[in-house]
Amino acid sequence: MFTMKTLTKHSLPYHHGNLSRALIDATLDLIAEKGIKAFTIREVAKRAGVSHAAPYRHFKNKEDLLCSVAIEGFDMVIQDTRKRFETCGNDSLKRFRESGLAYIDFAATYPSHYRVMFSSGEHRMGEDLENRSKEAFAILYDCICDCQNKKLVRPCEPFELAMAAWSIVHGYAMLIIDGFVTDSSDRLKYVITDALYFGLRFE
Amino acid sequence: MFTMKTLTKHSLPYHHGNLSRALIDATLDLIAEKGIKAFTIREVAKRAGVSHAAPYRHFKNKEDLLCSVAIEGFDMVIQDTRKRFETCGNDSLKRFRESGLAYIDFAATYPSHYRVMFSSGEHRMGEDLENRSKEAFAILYDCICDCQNKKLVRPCEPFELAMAAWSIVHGYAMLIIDGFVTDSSDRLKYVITDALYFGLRFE
DNA sequence: TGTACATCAGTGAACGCGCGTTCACTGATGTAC
DNA sequence: TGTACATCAGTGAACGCGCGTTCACTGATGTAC
Repeated sequence: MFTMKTLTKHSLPYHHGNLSRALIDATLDLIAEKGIKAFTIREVAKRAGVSHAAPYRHFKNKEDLLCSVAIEGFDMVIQDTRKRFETCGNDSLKRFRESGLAYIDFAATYPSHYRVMFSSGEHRMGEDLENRSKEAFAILYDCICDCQNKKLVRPCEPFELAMAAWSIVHGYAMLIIDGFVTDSSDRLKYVITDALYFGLRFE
Repeated sequence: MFTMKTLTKHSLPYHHGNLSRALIDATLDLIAEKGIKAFTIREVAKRAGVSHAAPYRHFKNKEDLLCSVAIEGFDMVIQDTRKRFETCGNDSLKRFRESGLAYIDFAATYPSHYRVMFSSGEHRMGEDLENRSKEAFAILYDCICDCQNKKLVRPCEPFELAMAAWSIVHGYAMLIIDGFVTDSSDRLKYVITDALYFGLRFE
C-alpha cells in the first residue's frame, strides 16, 4: 500500500520521480477514507505533496485520473483471474468457481478500485476502459461456455447465464464495499459461490 | 410521473401547494437524466419552479432531501413485496421468487430511487432510513426461514443464504441501473430468479 | 360579512467556500559538443 | 570535464463558477372576533 512520504517543503524534489503513481495511490487512499464524493484534484495533490496544478502534467483532467484508476482495476482483476486459472488445469468447474472468487476477493481487497470501476456516470467510458470491461466479462462468458460444453452447467443462453453469474458476484462485491457485509470471515463468499454453482449447474 | 407545470413567473402561486412532493419528483427526474452527481438543491428548485432558498422550508438540507427519497424508495419496495405476497397464499416458494422479482422490478421501474437508496456515503443513514433498510432485509430473511422449515431451501445459516439471495438481486439491479443490462425483454430476470432458486433450494 | 392579525411559505440578495483549470514562470535534469 | 541549451515537471497566482446555506423581507392565507 501507498505510504505518504513525509517531506518538508524544502526537501521536496523538484522532479517527483513517480508522481502519476503517487497521485493514483493518493486517490485510492482518499476514496477509501472519505468516499468517492470527496475525491478532488486538489486534495489528491495535497496528499501527494505537490501543488494542485501538478497533476495536470500527468492527467488531462479529473476524469482522466479516475479513468486510469478504473483501467488499473480491471487489469488487476483480469490478471489475477488468469493466474488462478493456471492452477486449475482442465477443471472447468474449478475455473468457474475461481473466476467468482477472484472477483469477490478483488472487491474486498481493493474496494477503492472497485468503486471507481463501477461508479457509473463519474467518468465517461473511454475506449481503453470499455475494452477492459469487455475483456473481464468475456473471461466469465468463455468459462460458462466451456462448462456447458462439458455438461457441467445447464444449457441456456450463455450470455444470460453469464449475466446471472456476474449479478451475484457483483452484488456481493457491492454489498461488501458499501459496508453491508460486516462478517469478517471468509465463509460467506463460499456460500455465495456455492449458490452461484448450484444455481447454474447442469441438472 | 412528475410533469413540470409550465408556469410563467407571474402565474407562480405564492404557496405552491405541494412543494415537498414536487422537489422529490424533480430530484428523481434530475438523477434519472444526469446522474446523482448532478443533484443540487439549486437545480432541483429550478426544476420545481421555485427559488433556490425555497427547499429549505421543507428539508433541513441537501442530505435530508436525499434521505426522504431513499425512505420513500424502501417504503415502495416493501409495500409492493407485501402486496405480491398476498397473491401467494401459503406457497412459500412462490413468495421467495416474488420477493426477488419485486426487488428487480422496483430497480428497473424506479432507478433513481434505487440509486439514492444505495448511494452509500451520499447521505448518512438516519434512524428512519436504517429501519426501512432492515425491514426490507427482514422480509427476505423470513421468507428463507419459512422455506427452510418446509424443506424447500437447503439447511444453511439463513442469514448467509439471505445475503446470497440479496447479492444476486442487488447485483442485477445495479447492473440494470448502471446500464450494463441492455436487454429490454423480461427474460433475463427470470434467468436470475431461477438461478436464485436453483442456487438455494433443498437438495 | 368585514377587519385585524398571526402564521406560513415563498423571494432574492448576499455570504464564503472550494473547486477545476489555465498560465506564465522557474529551476532541475539530460544531452550535444 | 565543462558548458550551453532544450526539455521537462514542478510552482503559485489567478480566473470564473456554482454550490449550500442564511437572512431579512413580503405577500398570501386562515382565523378570531
